[in-house]
Amino acid sequence: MVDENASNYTARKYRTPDGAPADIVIFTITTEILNRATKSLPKRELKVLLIKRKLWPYEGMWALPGGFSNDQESMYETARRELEEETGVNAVHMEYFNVYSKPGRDPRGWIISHAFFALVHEDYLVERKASDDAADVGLFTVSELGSKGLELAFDHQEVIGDALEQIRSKMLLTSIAKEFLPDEFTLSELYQVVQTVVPDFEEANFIRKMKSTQSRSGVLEQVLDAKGEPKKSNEFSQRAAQLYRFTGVMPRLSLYS
Amino acid sequence: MVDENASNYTARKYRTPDGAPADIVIFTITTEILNRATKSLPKRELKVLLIKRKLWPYEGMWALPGGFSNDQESMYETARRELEEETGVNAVHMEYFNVYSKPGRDPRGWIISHAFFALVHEDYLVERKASDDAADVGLFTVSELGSKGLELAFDHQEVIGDALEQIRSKMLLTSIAKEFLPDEFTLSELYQVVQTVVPDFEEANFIRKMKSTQSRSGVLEQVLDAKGEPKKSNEFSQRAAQLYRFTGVMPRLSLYS
DNA sequence: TGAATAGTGTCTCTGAGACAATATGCA
DNA sequence: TGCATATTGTCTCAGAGACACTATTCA
Repeated sequence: MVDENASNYTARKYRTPDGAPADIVIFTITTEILNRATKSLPKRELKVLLIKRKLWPYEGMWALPGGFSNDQESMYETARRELEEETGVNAVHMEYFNVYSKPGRDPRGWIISHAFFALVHEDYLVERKASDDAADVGLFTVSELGSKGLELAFDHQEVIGDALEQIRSKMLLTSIAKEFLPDEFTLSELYQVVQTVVPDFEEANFIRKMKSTQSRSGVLEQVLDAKGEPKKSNEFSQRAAQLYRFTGVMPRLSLYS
Repeated sequence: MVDENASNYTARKYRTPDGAPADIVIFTITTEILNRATKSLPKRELKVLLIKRKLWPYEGMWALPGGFSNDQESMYETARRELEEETGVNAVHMEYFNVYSKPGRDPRGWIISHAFFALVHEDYLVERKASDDAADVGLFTVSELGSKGLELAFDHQEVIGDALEQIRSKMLLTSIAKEFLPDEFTLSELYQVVQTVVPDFEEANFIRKMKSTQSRSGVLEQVLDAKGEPKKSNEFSQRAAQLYRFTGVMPRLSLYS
C-alpha cells in the first residue's frame, strides 16, 4: 500500500496471500549413443529435472525447482531467475502455463504457485549435475513420475502432468521441437524427437511428407552447403541424410480449413 | 502459517503480496437482425463486457470485472464466483490464460492478477444490462478497445489483447465456436461466428469442406429429425439449410501430419 | 553380407481449389 | 422478378496412405 493517491483508500482487512512462488518444470531430452553393429540413431528419453528438498515441508522429497517472487519483479522474471540458478542458462525456451491455488496445497500457508515449463538442451544440465550437490538434483523419466511412480512434494505430480499435456500439444502445433535439436538436423532426428515427447505420434510417410514443400508451406527448409549443394550428414547413418532447419514460418492450423 | 507441523519453520520475513485477484474477460457475440429485402444472416459482433469503476483507483474508468480471491477458494473458484455475480450464469465456458504481475501495475500495492476469459451467449447478458445499475455495465466491440480506443483501468488493455489472441487461436483449434451458437446450427452460421472472432479467416468452399465427413473426421454431424430425415432450418434464408451439431470428436491437428 | 538408416516407385483414392450453375421461396 | 442464401457440377491437380523396393556405407 504505497501510492500517495491512496489517501482515501480503505485498506482491505482481509487476509492476504503468504507468498507467490514460481515453479518450473524443466524438460530435457537425453540422448544415449547405442553400440550397434552399424551407426544408428541414439536412444532418446524425455526427462524432468527435480531437486531434493532440504527443508520442511516435504523435507527429503523430490520437488520442482522454484522460489518465491518478490515485489520488484514479475512472475516471469522470478521464473527466469530460478531457472538460471538451477541450470546456469538463461536463453532457453520458457513459458507460463498455469496457476495452482487450491486451499491447503502448501502447509506453509496460503501460497499461490505459478507454474512454468522450460525446454533445455541436455548439455546445459550435464554441468549442473556435475556441480557440488549433485545428489540433490535428479533427472526422471516421465514414466517414473506417472501416477504410480515416485511421490512428489506438494501438488507437483499434478503440475508435471499438466506441463506434459502442454508440451505434447505444443510439440505438434508449434516448432518447439527445435529446442531439443541442433540448428541443422535430419528428418529422422526430428521424427524421433516428436515421438519422444508424443509417444503415440506415428506417421508412416513422415520423410516424404515433410519434403513435399508445397503442402508444408515451408515450415522446414533444406540446408545447403557453401557451394549451394544440399548439405548432408552421416552422423547417425551409413547413407548420408539431408539436413533441414526450421524457417520460422508457422502455418495457421485449423479445424475449419 | 497454519499447519501444526510448522513448528520448526522459520517464518519468511519478506514482504508478501497484498492481494491475488481474478479478472475476467467476458466475450459475447451480439446478433442483430437486418431488415433486408429477403431473409438474411444477422450482423454479428464480438464484444467484451466491462464495468465502470466506482472506487479509487481508476475511479470512473472502464475495467474488467473481477475481484480478490480468499484463502478458502482456488483462483478458478474466485473467477467463477465473480463471473456469476456479473452475469448471473455459471455454466458457461471459462478458462484461465495468464497472470499479470508487473511491479507497479496496481497502485494499491503488490497485486498479482489472474486473468480468465469466458464465452457467454448474449441472452445472458441482456438480463444483466437490464438490471439496476445498467449504466455501469458496457459491451464494447473489440475495435473500440484497440490501442487507439478507449483507455482502460490498470493493464486491462493488455489483458484483453492477450485474451483475444487466445480465443482466436482456440476458435480455430477447438470447438469453442459452439459457445456462441445454438445446439443445432447451419454451416453459414458457424462460418459467420468463426469469422466474427477471426476476421481474416476465409474459406471459399467452407460448406463443401465441412460436409465431406471423411476428412473432417467427424467434428460435425448432420442433425436428423424424428423420422430420420435430414433436419433443415430456414430461419436465415429462403432455401432451407441443413442443421449440424458438434459431435465432441476433436481431431489432433499437427504440423507434422 | 547383413545391419541400419535414407530414401524412391507406384498405385489408388480422396480432397483442395476455383468458379459456374442451379435451387429455394418470399417480398 | 429479383434477392439472398444454400447447394451441386465439373474440372484439375496435389497429396495421403500403403507397401514394396532400392541406395548407401561400414563392420
